[in-house]
Amino acid sequence: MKIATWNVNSLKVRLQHVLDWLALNQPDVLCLQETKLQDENFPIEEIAAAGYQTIYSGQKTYNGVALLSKQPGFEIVSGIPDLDDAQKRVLGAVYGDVRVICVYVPNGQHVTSEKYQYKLKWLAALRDWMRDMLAKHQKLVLLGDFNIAPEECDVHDPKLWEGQVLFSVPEREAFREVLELGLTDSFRLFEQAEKSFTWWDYRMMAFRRNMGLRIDHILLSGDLAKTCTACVIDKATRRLERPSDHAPVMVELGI
DNA sequence: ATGGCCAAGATACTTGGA
Repeated sequence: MKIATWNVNSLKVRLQHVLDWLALNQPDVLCLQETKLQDENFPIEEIAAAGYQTIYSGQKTYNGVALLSKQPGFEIVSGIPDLDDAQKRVLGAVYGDVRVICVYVPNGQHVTSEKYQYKLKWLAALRDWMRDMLAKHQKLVLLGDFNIAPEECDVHDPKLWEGQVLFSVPEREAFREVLELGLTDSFRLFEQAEKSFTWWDYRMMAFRRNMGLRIDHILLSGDLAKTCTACVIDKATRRLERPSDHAPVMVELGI
């Protein structure tokens, strides 16, 4: 089973990239963030023609998450149950016996902003919810754009990013608390190239200079981590014409 | 030279992203 995540930064602009990527990589489930589409505008037909079913939760202009899959998903959940949040950032479904939860964690904007406080509150609610979900599901995948680089090796220049949003200590601590529930960062199960990132700023020729961050993650419950055979970042998408600023990440599970 | 972005919605700029 192959499960992937990709922040597409507008599915309208990136639809062809997604269709091409599905054809090439054949994931069983692809989780998207920042679709930026209202539900009535979701391109169901184009994705169906590529052999994928869709579950989506969108809004105008901002946010929006979707699940594309070869087989149908069940037990659909939208949003964190105990969090009053109008922003469409969470979507989950069960595929086979695997509980999949796709998240688009708030960016936070700046550590002094209200949006940063919202991010921390959001992450605490996610942690509490995941504690319940892990008790119910042996096989659980929590994946998406976390907007957090967990460790120094996940940042091109840790000194430059010290204390900044996406790398500040409280965010990294919140991420660690989620891991401590019993989740594993699949990327670190394997030997990886140094300076492996999933996001590069559109400015400053950041991709060419590999000035990136690893902020998109696939976290696995213990039962799934044992079966995981690979976790890869597909940097090739960042070289396409009009690329998303994020690259996809995909795990292969031996189930 | 160490930097010059991108998407959406409303207009020739603002907001948000990361």
